[in-house]
Amino acid sequence: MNKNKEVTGEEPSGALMADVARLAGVAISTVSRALANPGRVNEKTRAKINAAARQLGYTPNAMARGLRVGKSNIIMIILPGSLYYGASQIIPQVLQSINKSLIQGGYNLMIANLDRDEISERHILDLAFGGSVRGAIILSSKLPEVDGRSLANSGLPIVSMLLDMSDAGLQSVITNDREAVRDVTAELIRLGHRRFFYLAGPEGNYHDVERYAGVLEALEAAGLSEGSVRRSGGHLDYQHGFDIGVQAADDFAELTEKPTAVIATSDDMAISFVSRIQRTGLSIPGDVSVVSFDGSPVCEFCSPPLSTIKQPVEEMGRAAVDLLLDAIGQRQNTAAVRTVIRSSLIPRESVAAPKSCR
Amino acid sequence: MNKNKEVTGEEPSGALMADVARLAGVAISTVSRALANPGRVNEKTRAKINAAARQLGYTPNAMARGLRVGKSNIIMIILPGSLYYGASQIIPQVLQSINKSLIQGGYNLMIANLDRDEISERHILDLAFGGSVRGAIILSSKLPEVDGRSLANSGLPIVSMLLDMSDAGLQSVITNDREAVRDVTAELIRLGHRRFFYLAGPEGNYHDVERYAGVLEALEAAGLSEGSVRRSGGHLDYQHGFDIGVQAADDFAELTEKPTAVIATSDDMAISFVSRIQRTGLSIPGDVSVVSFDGSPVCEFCSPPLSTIKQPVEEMGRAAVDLLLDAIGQRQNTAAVRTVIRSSLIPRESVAAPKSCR
DNA sequence: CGGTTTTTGGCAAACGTTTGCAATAAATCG
DNA sequence: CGATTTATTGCAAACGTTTGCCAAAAACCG
Repeated sequence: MNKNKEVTGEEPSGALMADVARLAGVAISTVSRALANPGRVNEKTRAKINAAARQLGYTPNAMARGLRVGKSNIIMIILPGSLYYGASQIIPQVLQSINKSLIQGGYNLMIANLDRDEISERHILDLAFGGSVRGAIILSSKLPEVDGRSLANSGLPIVSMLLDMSDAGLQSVITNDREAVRDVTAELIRLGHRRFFYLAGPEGNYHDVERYAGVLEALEAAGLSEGSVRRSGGHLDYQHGFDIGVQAADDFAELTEKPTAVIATSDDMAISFVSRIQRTGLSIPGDVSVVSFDGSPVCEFCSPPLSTIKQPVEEMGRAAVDLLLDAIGQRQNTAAVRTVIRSSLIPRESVAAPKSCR
Repeated sequence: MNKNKEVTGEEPSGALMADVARLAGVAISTVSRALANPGRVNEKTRAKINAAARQLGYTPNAMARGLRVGKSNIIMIILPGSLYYGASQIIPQVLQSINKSLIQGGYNLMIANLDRDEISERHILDLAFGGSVRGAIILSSKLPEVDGRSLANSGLPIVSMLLDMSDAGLQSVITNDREAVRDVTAELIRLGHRRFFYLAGPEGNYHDVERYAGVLEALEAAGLSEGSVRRSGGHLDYQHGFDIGVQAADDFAELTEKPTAVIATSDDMAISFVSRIQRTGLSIPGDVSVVSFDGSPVCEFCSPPLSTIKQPVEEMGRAAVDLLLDAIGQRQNTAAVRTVIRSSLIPRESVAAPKSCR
């Protein structure tokens, strides 16, 4: 220890590598090697050192290490905004899955932002350029960029999740939104539905584009015109799913020729939509079938239980971390590519054949 | 830059303080002072330095700074386990609120764990003793502790949230669970309810103890016996709220003399309970009134909309961060104390007077 | 204008690791 | 048994900041 500590004994801050070295009667560098490098030091001295370290309760200083080796073991996650939606747990689930994988790999997860205002952007870039983080997982289509600095040229390995950003040169782990919606729409058509109501996410959003495209593909395949589907919403973010559903119910009420099937692009929308629509005396699935996206557990306990397309968040998280860790490990960056993990429909009582077919 | 960079120009890693100093024609130390210390350097040189820094896109290296000053700007949050429950968003909301406050204070949030197994414990302690973090917010009653090291004597400022740990010497930010439940129970009694059904969290859990005590207090105050309430559950964690509710519905079905009011200790429990109970032909609130805890937004869209006690997560998060930052700022640790923030009931259609009173 | 205070800026030593290089000891070989 | 290799350890220089201390310059004062 350094002089003053001897005097006062004040600092409760842990033992240093130097202390371990002294106790074990070896040089500081030997301790370093013993603790990290396997095989580089004699087994007997290693044992001595380990004993000393344990005795002192030694914990290596992460910042000193990070500074020396020029890299941290922190991965940051860049969120599209809020952490939570109405009832859907997509983002928390992603976080959980990512964090689990990261910890196994010896990394730590840091939340970079919970907003996309300028102060957050700056914050993210400080993290990236300040050497604090080793890589990033991004859940947003907008790469942080403010006065000259952009995450794109930070040199950090970045993996995109949920959104396909392979165009921007990012490894992307996504689910087959379009296909999943196409299939479910096809199934609705098979049941006899001909008029659809689509609850949209924010206009232009990747998910919305993909999912709506899925609907259209199914219609086309069945020889139905694009006019068979009415869109509602499009101006609010997914975070406001409940509001979208409520608004959509109003829109729905005004339609003269009611659609018989509703495709909601998030469970939140479906939940509030159903709630409102039931209040007007319509029954699900008697009058209207409803299917939505996300696979929130709560859907099972709605009345009626809601059919929903479950996003494979768990697997996506794992895959994203794997890709990121690969990128960190290797020097060369592999060509940007999409990893697609399949969503799966959880069929429940909210969908049935339309009345006309029964 | 150092020699090799000149040659290859390879490293995309950012400019150093030395580079800024050179460009501005001053010493490194002046740059440091200009960027951090206000007033310690002439306004003109400061301007020059700022210009140089901006031009180079300079971002200070956080680890070097942290090493030198002996402290990081990272706060870790220790979770009780999973990040998400069924439909309740308590933990994500807490996270969001905390992170927001932290960022405003110039700190970063790191998720320390998503589990409480040994590897996670060790991980948490490594963070604490490795100088990586500056403080901790804990959402669990169990302080991490493994082979000799304990978070308790890490010297880190720690604030507990949701759980009262003032006994253990921790500043605690909590809500008035007991009082809130007492009040709502009293209100149910006032409406005429005399037989209650209580859906419990894990036996011995702080929240469960408090909330159940609240029920009993209200009963006693009304001169009702402890036998007026039946407990269900008690062996599962809040994370399995849906399962608890389902199980409770089974229990309920077997009761000969049905309670007329149900007090669930989480929204998840209430949601699945209601779903199942309705399936047996009972109506809410006709046959049974239901009130729960958490204030999940989704409750508004259940059928019927659920009365729920809203936890003031937002305020609690702010308060916790304030306390933590205070503790970091000051040298002396203030006496452990509880900060109580009031929950508030959101009354909805799931509670009414019992049939006998109408 | 000489002397005293106040600003301002530079030097160099930390902070706690890792790691290239060199030195020593031990082992192997011809 | 001397020479060469190999295993083990130590020395000291990094990593990029901050900051105590000192010197130079500027400002102020009588």
